[in-house]
Amino acid sequence: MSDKTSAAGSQTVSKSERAYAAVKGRIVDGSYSPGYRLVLAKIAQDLGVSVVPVREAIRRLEAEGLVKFERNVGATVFGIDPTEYLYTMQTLSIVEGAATALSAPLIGAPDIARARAVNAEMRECLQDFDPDRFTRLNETFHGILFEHCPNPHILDLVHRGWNRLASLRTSTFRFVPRRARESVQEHEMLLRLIESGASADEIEKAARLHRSATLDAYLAQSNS
Amino acid sequence: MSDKTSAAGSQTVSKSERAYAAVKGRIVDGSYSPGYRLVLAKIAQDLGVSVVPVREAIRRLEAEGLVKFERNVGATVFGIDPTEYLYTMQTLSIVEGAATALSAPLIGAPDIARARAVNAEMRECLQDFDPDRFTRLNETFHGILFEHCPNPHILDLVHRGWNRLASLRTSTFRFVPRRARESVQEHEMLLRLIESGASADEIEKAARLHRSATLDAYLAQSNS
DNA sequence: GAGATAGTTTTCGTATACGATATCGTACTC
DNA sequence: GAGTACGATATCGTATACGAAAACTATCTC
Repeated sequence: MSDKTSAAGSQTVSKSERAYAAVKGRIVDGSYSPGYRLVLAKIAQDLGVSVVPVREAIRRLEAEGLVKFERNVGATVFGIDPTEYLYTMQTLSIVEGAATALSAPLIGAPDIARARAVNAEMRECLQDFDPDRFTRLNETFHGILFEHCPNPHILDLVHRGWNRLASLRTSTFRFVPRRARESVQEHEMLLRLIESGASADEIEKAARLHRSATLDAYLAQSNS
Repeated sequence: MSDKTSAAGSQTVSKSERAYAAVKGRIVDGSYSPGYRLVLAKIAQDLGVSVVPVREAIRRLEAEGLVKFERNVGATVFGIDPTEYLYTMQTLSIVEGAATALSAPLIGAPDIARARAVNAEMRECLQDFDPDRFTRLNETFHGILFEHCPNPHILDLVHRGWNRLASLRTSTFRFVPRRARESVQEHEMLLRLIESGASADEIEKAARLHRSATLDAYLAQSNS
């Protein structure tokens, strides 16, 4: 423990914070998959800290909905069953739609160009389809659209939604590759709407539908 | 400490949980007003527990946005300045609108009747205007409309929004009593929309506008 | 052989202790 | 008299320790 603070001159963030970031990171990147049992002592040991900061980190993740906590039993990574997926996507469709609409007036030509470039990459990605890469690009694309949202609360909700989805590795596009092609087209339509200065309502509706359609594609697939 | 578990046969919930409920309760009911400094040791003493469970509780409240936490400085009740109020109301208008729309098809005649009764009370409340009572009734009214929302995530977001508003005691209606009268009328219109089986889109828009209008009234007031 | 029970192990929940950090007050200097 | 440096105090951050609950295992009985 003493070696930690030697070179860089003492830690700049608390261990609790580090534990939070570490666990969250591993959930989002898939090292801890849904249902994974988060044993406090083990995590503490891995990070070289005591259990107390780890507990605090877990509590925060619990409040964010990434972790399920059961008294005297322990914490597990929140499993996303199909129902949860539905709820999360629906919620995301609403908050992301709103965020995108609020963000739209603040999106400049450079942003549009960047988004279009990302979408072009996605289009290329369609042959030799790589779901993971496609999903990452998709996140980047939408990030450009909603990141200017001036309301930090809404933005936070969008990020939390995306995190929840990230924690389940199984991108929709892996299941429903057909949807990827439509998605790219809808992206272009979204960009044109924004460019043309469409009303907030139109943009919100389009963004929401775009996500709902992905959800519907998933549902149609899983029911067949 | 040992006397606690004597009669009722051991605590049914953890101290951490109790601390969470206690602190949250005091924030929402106004005992701890915005900016209030939450000193861990003092709270722990008040509740008859050690600081560890209190810290966990505070962490959860932090993740919920009710508490602001600063490293090596401490926790304070999240102050809601006008900007925060705006953000919170805007977010609530979006998620509550969605929740109400999703809830609408599940609202039965008894619910409608109950809501109408509450609204009648609100109407009576208009003379001898009591802002606090009016605000409580208002919460009950909207609760009836959105509580059937089948998506628990969205419902949770709505509750969090209301909690945030509760933490600032100053109801809008105290500042803008004029708005109360309009509000009652809009409630009736909302009920008719739901009764008539209007489309989800219509209901969502109406519910959202209802809240936005309250926000606008507040803004108009504070700028004059 | 199947089910129940007692014992063992793991893991959690909380208290206490102590070092670290920020804040506040006081004295000292220019 | 104003500003700065130093010290005291309050409060936080984390480690360790120990009791309690749950989960697992092995044995015993029918």
